[in-house]
Amino acid sequence: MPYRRTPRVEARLSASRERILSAALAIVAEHGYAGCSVAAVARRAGVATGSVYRHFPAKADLVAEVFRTASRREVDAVARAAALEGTAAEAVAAVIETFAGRALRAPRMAYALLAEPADPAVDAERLVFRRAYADAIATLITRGIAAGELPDQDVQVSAAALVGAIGEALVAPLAAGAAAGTARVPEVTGDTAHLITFAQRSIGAVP
Amino acid sequence: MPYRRTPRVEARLSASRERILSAALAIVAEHGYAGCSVAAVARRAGVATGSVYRHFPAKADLVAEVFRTASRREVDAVARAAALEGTAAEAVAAVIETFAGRALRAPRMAYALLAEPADPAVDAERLVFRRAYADAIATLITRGIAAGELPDQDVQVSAAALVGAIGEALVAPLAAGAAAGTARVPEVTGDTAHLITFAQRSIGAVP
DNA sequence: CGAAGAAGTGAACTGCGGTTCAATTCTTGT
DNA sequence: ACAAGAATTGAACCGCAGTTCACTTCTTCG
Repeated sequence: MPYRRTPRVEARLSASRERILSAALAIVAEHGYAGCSVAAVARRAGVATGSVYRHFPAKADLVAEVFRTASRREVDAVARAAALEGTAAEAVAAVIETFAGRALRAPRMAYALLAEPADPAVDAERLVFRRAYADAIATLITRGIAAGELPDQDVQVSAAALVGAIGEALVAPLAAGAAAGTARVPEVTGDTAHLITFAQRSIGAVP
Repeated sequence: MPYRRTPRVEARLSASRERILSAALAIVAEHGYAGCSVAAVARRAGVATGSVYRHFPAKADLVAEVFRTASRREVDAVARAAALEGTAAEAVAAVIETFAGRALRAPRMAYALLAEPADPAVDAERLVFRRAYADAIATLITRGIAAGELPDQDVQVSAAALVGAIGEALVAPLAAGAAAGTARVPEVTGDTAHLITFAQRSIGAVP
C-alpha cells in the first residue's frame, strides 16, 4: 500500500481549503455574491475549478461557510462592544456605533451580509446571523431591566425590532449604493447619533 | 391599408395584458417569485409563452409591475390606517396592526414583497416601497410633533428605523416559514401588542 | 372574398454558471 | 526506481429559464 495521507499532505490540503475560503471571502467583500462564481474563486485561489469540489461538495456549502465566517466576525464585534459598556443606554450606543462603523468601512460586505440575493443556503445562515445579533441585544436589554435602568418589556420583540431598526436605518442606503454598483457611501454618520437616540428611547432608556 | 387597430382589438389586448399581470400576481401570492416563471405565468393566463413578450419587453418589466401593483396596495392600506387615527400613538398602533394583519393573512406575499430574492428590477422597486412606508410613518410623526404629542426628533431616521423594526419583528418569522416552504404562520399575534408598545416608546409617544 | 398585416403560438435557441470526469501530475512506501 | 493510488486539472457537459422567430391564425377593410 504505497500511499498514505501523510501530515505534510494533510497540511497542504487544509491550506488549500483555507486559500479557497479566503479567496471567496475576498471576492464577496469586493463584489458580493454576484461576482463569486466558482471559476472566479478558483482563479483567485490559484487552483483549478474542479479542485474547489475536493473541499466543498457544492457551491452552496462554500458560500454558506464564507457567510458564517464573515458574520461571526461581525456579531462578535458587536457583542464585545455591548459587553464592555456599563449602562444599557451606553451599551446600545456602542452597539450602533460599532455596527455602523464596520458597515460604513465595508459597505459591499455589509450589503452581502444583510440583504444581497444569494443561495438559499445563505438565506438560512442569514436567519442565524440576525438571531445572533438579536441575542446580543437581548442580553443587553435583560441586563438593563435587571439593573432597573429599563422598564419591563418583551425582550425578544424589542431585540428583534432593534435589529431591524438598525439595519434599515443604516444599511438600506448602503444597500441601495451597492445594488447600483457604485461603492460610494452616503452621508450616514450624522444619522448615527439620531439612531442612537431612537434606539435608547425605544427600549425605555434615559441617557 | 386593410388592418387598423380597432377599439375592439385594443380592448382585447389590454384585457390580455391584464390577465397576464394578474396571473403573475396570483402566482407570486401563492408561490413567490420562485414559482413565477414566464412559462407558468403564460399557462395560468391562458396564453402562449411568446405572447407574454407582446406585452412586456422582458420578464423584469413584468415582475417589476407585479411588485408595484402589490406594494401600492399595501402602502395605501397602511397610509389610510395612519390617516384615520387621532393621536400619534393611536396612529402607530393602527399602522402596525394593519401591516401585521395583512402580512399574517398573506404570508407568502409579505415575504415576496419584503425579502424574497428576485430580479434586480424588483430590488429597485423594493427601495421605493420601503421609502413609501417610511414616508407614511414620517407624516404621522411630523403630525405628532406639531401636535406636541412627540418630542422633536429626526423624522426621517425615526421613520426608516420604524419600518425596519416592524419588518424585522413581524415578518422575519414569516420569511423563515416561507423560505422553508411551509405556509404555516407562527404565533406572532401576541407579539404585535409588544411591538406596538416598542414603537410608541421609540418615537416618544405616551399611550 | 381576399389581400395586407397584426396578433398569437410554442418549439428551438441561447447564455450562463454549477458540476463532472478522463487524463495528468504528485506523493508515498518498498 | 517503481507501482499504487490519491490530488489536480480544465475542458466538456448539463439543466434551466428567459428569449426569439418562423409559422399559423385572426382581424380589418376595399
